[in-house]
Amino acid sequence: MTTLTAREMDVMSVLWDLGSATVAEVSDRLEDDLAYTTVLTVLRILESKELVGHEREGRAHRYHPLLARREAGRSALDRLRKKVYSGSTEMLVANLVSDERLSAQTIRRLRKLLDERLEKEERR
Amino acid sequence: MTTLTAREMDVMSVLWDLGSATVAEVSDRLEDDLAYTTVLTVLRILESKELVGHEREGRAHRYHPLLARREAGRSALDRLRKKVYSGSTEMLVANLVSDERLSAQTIRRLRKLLDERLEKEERR
DNA sequence: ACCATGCTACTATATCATTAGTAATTTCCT
DNA sequence: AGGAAATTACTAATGATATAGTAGCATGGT
Repeated sequence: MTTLTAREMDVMSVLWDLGSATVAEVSDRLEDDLAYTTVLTVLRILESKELVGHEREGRAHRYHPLLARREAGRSALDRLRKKVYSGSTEMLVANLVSDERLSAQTIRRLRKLLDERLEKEERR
Repeated sequence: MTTLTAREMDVMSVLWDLGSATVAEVSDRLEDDLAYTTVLTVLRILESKELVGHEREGRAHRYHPLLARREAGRSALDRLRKKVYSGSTEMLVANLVSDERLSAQTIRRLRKLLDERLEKEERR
């Protein structure tokens, strides 16, 4: 199971969005203004956990995620469902869609996702 | 913003499920077999963060959550959406419902939730 | 009323997370 | 080629987390 700390999550987030990145690129994208070496340290920790890898690029290292977004998300959602929502996906989704900021359009798209999933289920 | 550590989450989870609990009760429900005093310490940390409160009950203390499940969930879901899914609720839900273990029945119930939310939207 | 037991208060410690400095290296540019 | 600037490697300090022990107190039962 994969548990990322807050800062590790920030860094992985950048890597997922960019596909891969150098220390400087990650540093640029982070909201907090961290020392260059701090970002590097986090990347090294992630590498020691085998959640990212790197290859040389010029004089720098280019880091890329080894842990996929989907995996990290699934793992975090599972934990959330279990710990916060007593294992109930429905409670989780109810909480999610009770968010006032969601537009009708978004909700319709979510419903479509469920419809598609349902079709797939019935085709078996 | 509320960020719970893994262990704090375990403890809050028990309090949410039971409504309130003594140290012994929390301890009983935790998967890991922690020392009584360890659980107490976590509760005190939570109290120092004003996430739980307590009142006397006989010679023991009864702890109750001050942070609601909904709030904790919302906060965690927001973080997840932002960091893992680039801010996309759809990507989050897509990942959630791609879970093979979800039954058709559950999916239908989730869809119903969305329909209800949509109606509420249209009534405005 | 007493005392055993369960509970809290206080203290301690190891580990992990977070942050960053310094020195050494490397490469790109002129 | 030579040097400036950027980058990594190594080290470290601080603070938070996680765990638990010991002592002392209070209450519930007999």
